[in-house]
This record gives sequence, C-alpha cells and structure tokens, in this order.
Amino acid sequence: MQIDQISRVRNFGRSVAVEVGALEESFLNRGRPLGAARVLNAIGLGYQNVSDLRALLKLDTGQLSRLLRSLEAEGLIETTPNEDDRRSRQTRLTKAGEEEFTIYEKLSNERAAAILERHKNAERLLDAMDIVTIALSRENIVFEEVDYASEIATKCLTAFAAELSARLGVEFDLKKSGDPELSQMKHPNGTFVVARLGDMPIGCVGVKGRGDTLAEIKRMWIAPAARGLGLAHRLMTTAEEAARALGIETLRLDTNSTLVEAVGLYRKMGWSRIERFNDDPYPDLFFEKCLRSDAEDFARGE
Amino acid sequence: MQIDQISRVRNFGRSVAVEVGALEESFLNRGRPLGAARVLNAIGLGYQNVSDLRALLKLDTGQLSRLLRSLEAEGLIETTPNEDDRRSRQTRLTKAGEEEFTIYEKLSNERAAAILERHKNAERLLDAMDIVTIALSRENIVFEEVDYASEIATKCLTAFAAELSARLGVEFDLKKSGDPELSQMKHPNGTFVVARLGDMPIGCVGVKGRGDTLAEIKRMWIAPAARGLGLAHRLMTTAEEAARALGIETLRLDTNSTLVEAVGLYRKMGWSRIERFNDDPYPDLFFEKCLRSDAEDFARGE
DNA sequence: TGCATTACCTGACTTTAGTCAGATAAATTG
DNA sequence: CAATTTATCTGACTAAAGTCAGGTAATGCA
Repeated sequence: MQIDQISRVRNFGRSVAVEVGALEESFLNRGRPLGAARVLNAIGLGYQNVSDLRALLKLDTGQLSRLLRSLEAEGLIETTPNEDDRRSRQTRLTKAGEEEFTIYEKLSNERAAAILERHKNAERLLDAMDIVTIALSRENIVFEEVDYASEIATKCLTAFAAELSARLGVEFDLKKSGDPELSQMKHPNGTFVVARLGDMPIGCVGVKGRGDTLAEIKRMWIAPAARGLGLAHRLMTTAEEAARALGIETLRLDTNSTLVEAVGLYRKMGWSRIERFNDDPYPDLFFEKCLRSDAEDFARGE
Repeated sequence: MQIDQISRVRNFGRSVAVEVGALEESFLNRGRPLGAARVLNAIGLGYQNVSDLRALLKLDTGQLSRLLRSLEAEGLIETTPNEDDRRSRQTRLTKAGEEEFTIYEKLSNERAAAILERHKNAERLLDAMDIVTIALSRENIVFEEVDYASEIATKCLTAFAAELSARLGVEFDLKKSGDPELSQMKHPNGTFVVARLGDMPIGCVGVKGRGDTLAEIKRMWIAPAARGLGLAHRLMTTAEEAARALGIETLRLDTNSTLVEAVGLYRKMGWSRIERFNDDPYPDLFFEKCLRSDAEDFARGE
C-alpha cells in the first residue's frame, strides 16, 4: 500500500470528521444531550424495539434505559411491552416526539443542502459521495426479492433505462423491449431481485418466467457508483437461487455487446452463448445457463 | 434542492460517521481518553504552541491545560516557555511520547489501509475521496508562493506533466518545453504559486521572468479532483498579484487548444489572444494580459 | 412445576468533557 | 513605570457518558 494512498484516505477522514462534528453540534443546540438526541432520531427512523436501539447505537442497557426514561419524561416517546414477548419493549414517538424528530431531520437536511449549495456542479460531488458510501458500507448491501412494481424496483429500472438509452444512443423503451406482463416477474412465474443499501438502489435483475422450467434473465443493472465491487456476481447468484427455488431449470438472457462488463460476467459465471432466440431490436448476444448442471460450480470463483 | 440529492449526502454522512467512530474507538483502546489522544496526536503533527493546539482542537483553556498536564504526568510531553514570548508555551514530545504518537499513527494508517485493501480498483475510490475532501474543505485551500524546486511544487509539476502527456498523446517533457532555468521562476525574476490543502497538491502556476517588465505564465495546472470549484481563477489571480509585486507589467502565456477549460478561463479573466511568440512544439494558442490596465477588473466576475 | 434464561430496569458509582472565576507571570502601552 | 493586556494555569464546579452489580417480570425448558 502506497504511503501516498494512505494519506489520501486520511485527508479524507479528517475532512469528513469535521462535517460529522458540525452536524452533532447542531443537534446539541436543542438543549438535549447528544445521546438522547440520537435515540430519539433512531426511534423516528423506525428502530422501535429497545433491543434494536441498543444494537444500533451500541449502548449499555443501563444507559439506554436511562435515555429512554429521560425522553419519556420529556413526553417525546411512549414505551409499551411488545405484544409477542412481553419482556421486551417497544417505543413510539408521541405527537411532541414526532415534531422534535422532524426538527432534527430538518437540521440534518439543511446541513446536507448547505454542502450541495456550495457547489455548482453538485452531480460530480454526489457521484463521488455515492462511490465512497457504497465502498465503505458494502457489507450492508442486501440482495432481496421485491415486487417488480415496488418503489425500489422502479428506481432501479428508471436508472437502467436511462443508462441503456445513453449507451445505445437511442431512446430505450422498457415497454418495447418485450416488457413483461408484470405477472411474469412475480411469483410463481418469476421474480425480481434488487441490491440496495438502505433505500439506495444499487442494482437489480429480473427473472421472467411463464410457469414452466424455462425462464429469462432481464433488466440486469448495477449502479455506476457500485461497479468494480463484484456485486453483479452476487446479484446474479441471488437471482439464480431464486429461480431454482421457483423450479426453473434453464435460464436464458439476451444482451448487447456494448455492455462489455455484463458480457464478461456471464461468461465467467458459466453461461454459454446460444443462437438468437427472439427478434428484439436491442440485443445482439444470447446466453443460456442450466441450473441443474454443475456448471455454476465454476462460477464460485469470481 | 432535490430530496434525492439530500438523501445521497445523508447516506454518505452516515457511512463515514461509522468509519470515524471506528477510528476513535481504536484510539480509545490505548487506555487514554480521546481528548488526551487527540492532543498528543496534534502535537506530534507539529502543533506545538499551546495556543495553536487550542485553536485546532477548539478546547477551553482550562481543559487543554489539564490534558497537557496529564500527558506530562505520563511522561509523553514536555512543556517549555516560548523563547520569543515567554507567556506562551510550547510542547514537545518526549521519546516516550514519540513512540506513543507513532502507535496512534500506525492505528490510523492501518485503518486507512484496511479500507483500501478491500478494494481491487482503489484508484477509483481514492479519486472519489479526493473530490469529497477538496469539496468539503475548500475554504482551507491556501494559495502561496513556493520554491519551484520544493516538494509540493514537484508534486504538482509531475502530475501536470503526466496529464499533459495523456492529453496530447505524447510524452510531455518539461525540459523540452522551454523549461526555465530555475532562477527564472524565483524572486526577483519570477515566482511559482501552488494551491494546496494541507500537503495535498491542488494546483500550481509559474511566473517566468527575466528581470524586466515582461514575464510568462507557465505550468498552469489544477488537480482533476479540484476542478469546477473556480480555483483556477483564484490561482491565476494570486499569480498576477505576485507578478505585479515583482514589477511585472505584461504577462504572456502559451497553451494548447486541447486544454479547453484553461483557454475558457484566460478569456474570462481578460487575456487577449496574440500572435505566436515562440516555436515550442506543444502550444498552439497564445495570450497576453497587461497588469497595469483596468483589464483585470473584468475578471473579478468569475 | 420449578429453574434457568432473557429483556429490561434501577441505583450507585467512575470517568470524561466542559465551564467559569480567579491567579500568575510576561509582555505591551501610554 | 504603572496600568493593561495576553497566555496560560489552577481550583471548584456541572453535565454527560459509561460501567456494573443486583432486581423484576416474562418466557423457555427439563
């Protein structure tokens, strides 16, 4: 590791530490210790089980308990035993708590907006931030099946279409490119897998089936900021496993030779090139993979 | 400001806050409160005046004094009155202090290295970090005259040459391109100005003179990560002021039309295009600016 | 059913962090 | 040279953070 690279990371750390500190300071101005503010914030963000809060904020049981008591005394939260297990407890913001939470959110948003306002071409800064965000917390990326019409799926698909349009130099229309009846990417016919970091879309892939043992991989996309981390491999693996669970034995896909990263991945994961199997205008390369063979053993590598 | 952009900044903030916290936690494991560790670190980095320490760490005088006392009691630092002004005091690491400082440095470096090791193509991540670093702390960028042969100048010139080579598609040789006798970019003939963030090179520009009222601008460069922030304008302004202070009345420069950003800047800052005034192989555009005219008033805009 | 475990709470504590009003000694100013 | 300012220190605080040993009620298990 070059000394120079390390100093770049450390310079980075210093500069963001200042920002983090400034945000915390702004939180302090509401007359409440930082610990309590953090707890209130976490509850507002949906961490309502006391044990979840403890895990998230890494607090001692005694300390968290006292912070909850102080927020209760302020009338900002209410605590009730959990229905399922009456030993554990849930917290909920009161109306006053909601308001206070909103103020903290506003402070956070204002700080973020202030950073952006200082920059004419914020898009460049935001892209850089995305790269760092994803790199630093990539172990928190989750791969999961979601509804093809869900919000996160739509975000992915929109970005996918925009990028494909730019790459192919034409307006790419999801509808035109054999856009599936929604049901074909839903259980039991098929599925749709996204990778996300919190609510940030990282990538997606669809398995489009018709209820038999043959299905098609569609809409494979990784966010530009997330490339080079080997996520496409994990995404595809998730999709293949989901397909197998649906009883699918053969997967096919079409792609375009301009998507060089994708084509390279398919080959590496044990897909074999086959003859054109549709007459869509965009694709010019076609692959197949048998889920029952040992073929995917080869792909474990990456 | 789009909600989506703000949430990108906030996601970024969350992910780096985790890293910052982890680093601080690693510091805590040396059995010393974070405040004392920070002070020790700052002293090791060269902040040896008590007043500098106080300004840097934003500590109350009483608190800093106590932290210094505790480090002294540990035998890690020594404090002596300042020679010039015996009211103020200077601290210095003892041998034991040096060792302890080194351990903290090692911890910091290890954390940074750990981040990099997780990434195959770290250069992309580092570039992103640089963009963020510079954007977040751009008010700390200093513009100053340095020796043309200093370390920071050399860093800038190396990067400049590498980039020009890539842009022009040929090996760019600083020596060939009318490289000045060193004395021509030194007082009293000329000067060399760099922009830096700490020890990170951000940009440079040289004023190459021969002792009369005519001089030439050379080696104008802004680090890729620092572009789009209007720094070139400030760099050029600094250079022009330095030139004026040297008694120079007319500045000339040559450039290449592939450097579109630079050419745009010169025009905006009131430079006028003139005839070729040398036969160097690289440049194909030539500009001049009179420092005595009101021309530069125009340039205040940006 | 009784004993262990779990999830949380309380009380009693220590350690850090942070504040503020003098005190002291050196430098500056009129 | 006396008065003021400056840079730092000390003592006496308060507040916040963090630790730990019980205690209580709900749950799980033999």
